[in-house]
Amino acid sequence: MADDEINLNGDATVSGSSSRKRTRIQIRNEARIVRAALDVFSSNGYRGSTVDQIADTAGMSKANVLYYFNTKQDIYAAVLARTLTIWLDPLAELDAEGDPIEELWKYTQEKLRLSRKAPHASRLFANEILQGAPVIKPFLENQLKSLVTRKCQIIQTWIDQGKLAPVAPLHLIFLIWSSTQHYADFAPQINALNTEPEDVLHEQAEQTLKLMLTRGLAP
Amino acid sequence: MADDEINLNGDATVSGSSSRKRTRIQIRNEARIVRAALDVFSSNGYRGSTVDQIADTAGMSKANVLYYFNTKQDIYAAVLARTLTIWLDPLAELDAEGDPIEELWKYTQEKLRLSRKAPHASRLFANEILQGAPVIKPFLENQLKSLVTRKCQIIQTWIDQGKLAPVAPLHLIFLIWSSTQHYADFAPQINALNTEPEDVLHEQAEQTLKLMLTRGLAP
DNA sequence: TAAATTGTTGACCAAGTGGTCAAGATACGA
DNA sequence: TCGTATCTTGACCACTTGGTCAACAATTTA
Repeated sequence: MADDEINLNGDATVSGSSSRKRTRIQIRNEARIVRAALDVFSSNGYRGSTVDQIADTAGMSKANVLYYFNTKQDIYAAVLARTLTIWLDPLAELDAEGDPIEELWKYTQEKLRLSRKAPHASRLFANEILQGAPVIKPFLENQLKSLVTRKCQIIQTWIDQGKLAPVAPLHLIFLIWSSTQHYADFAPQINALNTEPEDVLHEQAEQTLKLMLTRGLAP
Repeated sequence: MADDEINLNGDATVSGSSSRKRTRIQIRNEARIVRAALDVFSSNGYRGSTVDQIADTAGMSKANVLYYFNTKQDIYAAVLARTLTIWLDPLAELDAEGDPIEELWKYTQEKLRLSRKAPHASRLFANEILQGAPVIKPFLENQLKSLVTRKCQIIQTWIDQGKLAPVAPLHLIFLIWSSTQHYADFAPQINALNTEPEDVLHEQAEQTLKLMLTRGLAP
């Protein structure tokens, strides 16, 4: 909360600065910590998580965790940094040369798959953004913005060519993001309302989204 | 975290149990506290908020806040209880007699309006559900589930009558919820990506959602 | 106006938490 | 095998935070 602006490079700094090459043990333990931290942070948020929890989950002492990452914020930044790539990769795949509706549906499908396969990552971001995105705001304003702007231009071109209904590209992206991530972020609500078995649930989600998207986007 | 299961009746318990009628001062101060708490909880989450912050925002001492609500959890439960109604009212309006697409679009529009007018409420719920809905889970499983089931039946009837595309009703509701609440819950991300003035942004959001919904749902 | 009830707060406490440190254990190159 | 660098941890500290309490102020009631 207090100090914003954490640098997002996922480097762990074992004592001094990042000069020597990483030991085998370092690599193993840093990975352990980051994995544990994703678990803990995604289900409790930043403030709700304690270094002790992370240490327990990672199976080591708190002091040892703080040996690999100097502060709790460092751990948090590292987790975010390592998850960002996974989370945004699919959008980069959107291909201007492909069939518009097919491309957009493929993207949606991939996001839906990720929501199911990596709900932790989704919740980590949801938490971070809900708290005002203190850490990843710079990332959102630079890398993400640049990527999204590029993809919006592609979508706009498709529309101009009459291959797509005249939606606002940015809002189409928002629609895809929200409707897919919802299944990860709001899981407790979904579980409270859903009576179908899990695979049926996701089958229905996919069917409904596909129908709404393909029909909604048809020119 | 630790103890789940807080009762959700929004009663403040000044000292003893809830017997005597509420004083003028009680009503005023409880309202102040709840208003302040909505502010604080919605932007910091439960764990990230302190009673001191709430007291400051409400303009009184911490001890006094704890005089009206015995514990931090009580404040939280009260805020949730008083916000739940506002949040769910619109769905109840969905009218089986009206024109299906028009009814669903009216509902979507109302949710969009709420996201803009009461983003705090939206974020409060998002936070609560992200943390596993420890407090409102019973509510989700009872009142909300019953309401949603009823509305799903209406939508299913519409579909059976050929007035609506064959979507899964529950997932249509999820789509409406997610795509509208997104504008409140993920505001920092949206602001990082959007370049238009605020009213244009919402105009575009509405246009895009309307287009996708009406075309996607047409039989 | 006097008594009783209600409202208000500073001072305080116990528990939890982020982070430090010294001292010992382990791995590793020569 | 020895010496050095790396790894690990219990004990500890400063600070935050939820909650209590006694004492005092304001308000209502008779």
